[in-house]
Amino acid sequence: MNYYDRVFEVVEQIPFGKVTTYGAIADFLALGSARMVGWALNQSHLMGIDIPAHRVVNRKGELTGRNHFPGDQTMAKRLRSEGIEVTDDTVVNFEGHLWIPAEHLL
DNA sequence: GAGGTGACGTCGT
DNA sequence: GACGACGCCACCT
Repeated sequence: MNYYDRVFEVVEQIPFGKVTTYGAIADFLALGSARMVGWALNQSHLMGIDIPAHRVVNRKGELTGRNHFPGDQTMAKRLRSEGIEVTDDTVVNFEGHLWIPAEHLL
């Protein structure tokens, strides 16, 4: 079980209409670095694994990973379709939509 | 083996 | 509060 497989597991557990941060996942999995999460998601993208990576944002709620999705607004569109308001590549009421893995997963 | 890179985060100015 | 520098650690030259 590679660490990025566990990252995929966590991301798949994010409920509809919720978002989480790289840091929260890194802390939950004790990766030691939030960059690992982003890198794992990048791998998932390259590996063709379908996970809701659009629900993972940085600590400010910014869609920093949008450049890795096809198109410019793909990430924002998917979030809006889930009832999450996105303005200027940033999740509105980010803390209200925030979902912490450590508080919901074992 | 050394150096550079990256979907980040924290601390110091 | 905004910006820059550093730390982080797996992976790729």
